[in-house]
Amino acid sequence: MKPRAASTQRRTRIQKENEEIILESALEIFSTNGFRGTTIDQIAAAAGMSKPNLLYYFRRKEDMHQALLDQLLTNWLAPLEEMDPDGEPLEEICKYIRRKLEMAEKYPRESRLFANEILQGAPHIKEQLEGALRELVDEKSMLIENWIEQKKLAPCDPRHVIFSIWATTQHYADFDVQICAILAEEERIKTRFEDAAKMLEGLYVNGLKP
Amino acid sequence: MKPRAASTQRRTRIQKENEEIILESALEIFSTNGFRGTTIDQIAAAAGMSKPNLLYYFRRKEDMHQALLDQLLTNWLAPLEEMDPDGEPLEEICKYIRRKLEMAEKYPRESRLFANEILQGAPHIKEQLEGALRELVDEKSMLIENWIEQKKLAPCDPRHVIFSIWATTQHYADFDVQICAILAEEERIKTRFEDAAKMLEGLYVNGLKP
DNA sequence: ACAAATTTTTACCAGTTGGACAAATATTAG
DNA sequence: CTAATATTTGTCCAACTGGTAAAAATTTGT
Repeated sequence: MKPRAASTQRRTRIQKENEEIILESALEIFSTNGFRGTTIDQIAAAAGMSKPNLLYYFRRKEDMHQALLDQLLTNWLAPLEEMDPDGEPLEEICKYIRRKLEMAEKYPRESRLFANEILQGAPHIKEQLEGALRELVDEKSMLIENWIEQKKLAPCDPRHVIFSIWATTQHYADFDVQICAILAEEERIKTRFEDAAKMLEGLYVNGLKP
Repeated sequence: MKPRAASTQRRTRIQKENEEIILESALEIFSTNGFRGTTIDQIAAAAGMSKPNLLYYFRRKEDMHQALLDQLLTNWLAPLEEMDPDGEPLEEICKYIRRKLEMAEKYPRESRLFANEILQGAPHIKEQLEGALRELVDEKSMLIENWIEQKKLAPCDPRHVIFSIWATTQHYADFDVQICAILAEEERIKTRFEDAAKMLEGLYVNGLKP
């Protein structure tokens, strides 16, 4: 009988194990080669199984891709959601930067998968961007505007501040090759995430101080 | 006789015209679909010629891609090169941000082509990154460090400052879909580059003020 | 242990794609 | 106008790729 990949109920031990292995491998390949750039064979090889066997779990290449993106978006929103209305504004922004930078360091493949999807015009997640993501950004933008009105932050366009934090932090995952090419020296490369955190916190604390 | 695509000498009128048309079309398709995601047929169609005809000018798909990347890198370095050692530090940084933002607005396809290449690990331009780009960044980093020593700028890691400017400005080209999905309202979308410029200049001027 | 269900393998296919080749056509130099 | 050269087209193909079908092997529930 055919398994239904997306359903949570009625999943065998083997099914759970293999789906996990497959998604892990798919993430690895998709994130470095893009959707069209990866072949099912590559994923199957990385997962240590034959192509038809893999297709037994995910009947189409796109199913794996979609599963990864769905999984991703939940984690992607989390750090911004955690921004606390009752916290100290500058502190909250620093925390957000730190969390995002940590994610770039720990989950660079997820970041690159996302970047690839957006670069191609976000065909698979446009609705979520215009839905959940937009609403969250709207909410947090209002929060930031309140902070500005309370003179706890310098006047600034909240949405673009959020964009700039996304850009600077994800850059360390998406453009890692370039960054390492430029830093060149071992020591600098080793400490690049610390160095980035320090620089960015300094920039935003001074830049947004009321 | 076969034409040599890369050579500048001995190029016919038709050759020049068609190579230009082809590269223009190739940029359009490559930048939205990625290298593996685009077919020669697509480029040929966009260029209004048959596939064999296109292959007469660029014998391999990769030749077009490489030609575009080579062309790109020159323009890519220009804005940073223009950073003037004799200018006012904060003003020079603002100017650099403005120039990069203008490029993101005017040449989003080039930016996306570059982003795609880096995301895939920069297989075709790694040497240039480690060569010309690194040297330029080293040079300008020393300049910024001098400015810091002269107390004309707040202490900061120059290389990471440069990275952050790349990230924030290119973000408006590479992640445009996401940005438009979030801004949502016509007016906000229309003014997104101005708004970004204002926000970023504020951030960097305050953030790097000594 | 045994039947039923699940998982894996083997063999296969049709569509796409990068690219080769030679014939046909157009352009240019003399 | 003609020969040489440059350009374009039509035809073809081998490799790759996403995906199918059914048999074989394995696991599981009882």
